[in-house]
Amino acid sequence: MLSQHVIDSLFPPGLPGAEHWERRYPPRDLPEGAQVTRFAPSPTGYLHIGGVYVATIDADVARHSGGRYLVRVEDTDQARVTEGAAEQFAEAFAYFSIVPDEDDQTGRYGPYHQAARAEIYLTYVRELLRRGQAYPCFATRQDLEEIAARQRAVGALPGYYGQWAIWRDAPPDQVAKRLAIGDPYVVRFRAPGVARRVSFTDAIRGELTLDDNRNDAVILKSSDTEPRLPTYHFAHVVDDHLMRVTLVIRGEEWISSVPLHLQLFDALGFERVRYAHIAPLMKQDGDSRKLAKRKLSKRHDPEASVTFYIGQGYPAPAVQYYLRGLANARLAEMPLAQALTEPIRLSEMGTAGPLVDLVKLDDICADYVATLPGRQTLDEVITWARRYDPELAAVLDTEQDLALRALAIERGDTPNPRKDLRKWADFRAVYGYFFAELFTPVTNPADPRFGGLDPELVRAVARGFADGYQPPGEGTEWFGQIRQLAADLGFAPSQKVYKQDPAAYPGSIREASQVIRILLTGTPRSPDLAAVAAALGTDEVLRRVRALR
RNA sequence: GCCCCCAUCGUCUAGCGGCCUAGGACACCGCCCUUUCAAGGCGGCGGCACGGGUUCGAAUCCCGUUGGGGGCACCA
Repeated sequence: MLSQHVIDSLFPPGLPGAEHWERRYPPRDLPEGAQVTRFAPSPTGYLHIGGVYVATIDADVARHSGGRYLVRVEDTDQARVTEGAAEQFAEAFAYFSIVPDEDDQTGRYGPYHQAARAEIYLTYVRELLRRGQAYPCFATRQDLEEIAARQRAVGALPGYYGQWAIWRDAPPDQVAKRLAIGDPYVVRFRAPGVARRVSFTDAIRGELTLDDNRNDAVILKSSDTEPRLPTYHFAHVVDDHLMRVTLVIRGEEWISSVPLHLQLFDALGFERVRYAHIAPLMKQDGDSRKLAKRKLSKRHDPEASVTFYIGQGYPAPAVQYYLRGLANARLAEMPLAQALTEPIRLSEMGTAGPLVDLVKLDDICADYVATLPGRQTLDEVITWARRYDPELAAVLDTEQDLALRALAIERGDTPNPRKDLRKWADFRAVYGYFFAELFTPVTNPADPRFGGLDPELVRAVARGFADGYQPPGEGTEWFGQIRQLAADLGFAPSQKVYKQDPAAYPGSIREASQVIRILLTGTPRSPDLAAVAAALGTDEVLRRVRALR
């Protein structure tokens, strides 16, 4: 074994011992059953919606158990750290109501960035080295590749273990010599390798049994890197112990690392944490003939990133509701307000990865927005537009009354409110035509939006409508003028009549009124035309109808 | 190559040995309502991956097959 002197010379002289950190981060004073959870994202400048999903569960479990939920940024891979990632996190956490209960300013268990905890890890690496439970390894990348190649050739299991672990039992004087020269080295954990199989209880999946870890995993990265940081495995164990985390909720890709983590907890003399491994959010791939699920990927799926949801202005409560319903089907059956406050139960979580269904999300969003008062909807749209559609924001700022009137149509006191707004980015397409500044008149009678109706007929409808125009008012039946006009031009008075003898008519009242709708709104979908005309005013109505050439 | 996880309508799922002729939601289709667009109402389409067991009885338990996902990094 390496001498104490050699080991200690590898570390800063004033490096504290383990007792120091234990005192600095005392066990938390929390009620019985309280869970301390943590969300641990990498600051790669890309927060995955799956991260929001996991964090939502973390936050919920902690809050409902009277515990704490914290976020620890896993920036031990300095090469992947991206500028602006912290801002993205902050924005997403605020947007989706998953702001951590403690951070660098308010928490006693920080720092909450691993790069700032380098000294802590060093203490525990030295600890393991002193006890012979870890050792320096000088194997280069090339050495490792050669080992792997030979393992493949012989059919041996890949990894750094047993006879393949060339530095595991190297003579101390040889190690000391390499150290003295200043050769770069990593520190590896000496896998105990007694049990063949290990079991543990996962809070979601129940008892899981797998092969015990036999690899001498790297716990401290190369001595030629600065700052000198640990790998995920080691940081996880040290941090979650010192932060007094009780329940680690993470993606299922970590299941196979649990044996290693358990060994590390034991080697360091730490109490083990409980684990809950979550199935990842999936994406449907391929066409309808050959369906396949795959993990939502940042490269191919825009909806994998939180910036997509925020940028499109998906209402946060609706997204939260959807995510919570994915976690616990029980919550998807409840009304939104209730589902947001009822607890997520780990034991009820599915173990297969759910597909993210944006169509379903749209439906939830439409239902949600329909319940909002017009004033609130407008405020949300304006807030969103200030950042993502400044032109719209400017218009809405000066035309608030008109916007409110537009939003009130068929939405106010109705038992069945219009469900045409799903996300704030929809506003321009769905309500933009109410604002003259945002509306482009339709001038071409052969425009495809008229559905292929004879251009001459389109002209006739427009001209007839404009010439005899009666603004909506008390006691007048506004739509009557369209009906009359349609009849004069030979349109069938109803769909039924039209269907009985399609050849006899150019179309029904439906096609005729659709011409007016397109002229007034530019879209085939709009609320009741009389209400639209009332909001627009006579001058604007005539301007739009007469724009047709 | 080795190990692990998973498997009910297209999708999310209910189901945890008899309440299942498998229930709901989204999507899709049809009808109704409607002088126009939506919304809404009603109805339809559609599933236990396959093969063996266990049992009086299996979507539910066991084994195998197939399929999908993940791990075996100085990435997390």
